Amino acid sequence: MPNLDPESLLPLPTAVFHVLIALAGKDRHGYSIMQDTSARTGGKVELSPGTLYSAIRRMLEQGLIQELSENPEPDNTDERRRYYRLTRFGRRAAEAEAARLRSMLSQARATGLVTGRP
Amino acid sequence: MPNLDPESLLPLPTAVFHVLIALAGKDRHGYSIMQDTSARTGGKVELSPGTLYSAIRRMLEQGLIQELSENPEPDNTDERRRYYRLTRFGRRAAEAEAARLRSMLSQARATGLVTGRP
DNA sequence: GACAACTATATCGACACTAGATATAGTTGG
DNA sequence: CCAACTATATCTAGTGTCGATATAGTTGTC
Repeated sequence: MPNLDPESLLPLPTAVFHVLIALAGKDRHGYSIMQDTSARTGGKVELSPGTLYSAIRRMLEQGLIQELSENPEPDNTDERRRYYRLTRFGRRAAEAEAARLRSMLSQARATGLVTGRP
Repeated sequence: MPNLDPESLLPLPTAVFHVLIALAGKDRHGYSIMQDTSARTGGKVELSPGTLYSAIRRMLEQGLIQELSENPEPDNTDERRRYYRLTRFGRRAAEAEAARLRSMLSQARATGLVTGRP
């Protein structure tokens, strides 16, 4: 029952975009999303539990991600883990957000506010 | 008395980045910032008064912008207008935010979350 | 095998950001 | 004259983020 228009969710909260990036390559559980985000950003972005789990709850409600009913890593037996997967709608929302970010950068360059490549 | 480290202000709120873009080319008063933002984004971003004026207040406190003591457009006599100018610190903060946005886009591309150019 | 550190999820309160409504008042155009 | 527009400002409600706290299972090490 996801929202049909990704545009209506823009701008995506920073934490939400980081979760989408973390889930793009593979299905992950919450703690793995935290670790991946920290590693990917060289420690610059550390999602706190409050930020992460409230973002996950909202993203499930909005249909950006779904919770898996089965453990995709059967060799790991930690029953506490809850795995999440990106939905097609989540991917569309990420594309829309990326377009918005590109547009912001393009405008910042056009006015001479910032230098550098596209 | 501005904060010395622009990094500590990141991520900049969306409204703040739009105000910085609007002030990059020329000094403007609040209402002009609203109009410029609306025109630049093709009507996609409409800063509401609540958003704009609370952003301006914060940006003054943080030293991202300063209020001009003189009217830079002497041919216009509207005494209600209050003009603002980008500070060097504001420009540095914009550069830092732009770098952050580029990094987010780069990561989104690297994972295959989104397609398209840098 | 005791203990610390780490893994993992979850909730709470405080604070920050945004939108929309409301207020006030000067300016412009028909 | 009146409406629409210009211009700034405040308030409330809803959302997003952080840090603290809680709970509990797992791993490593001495």
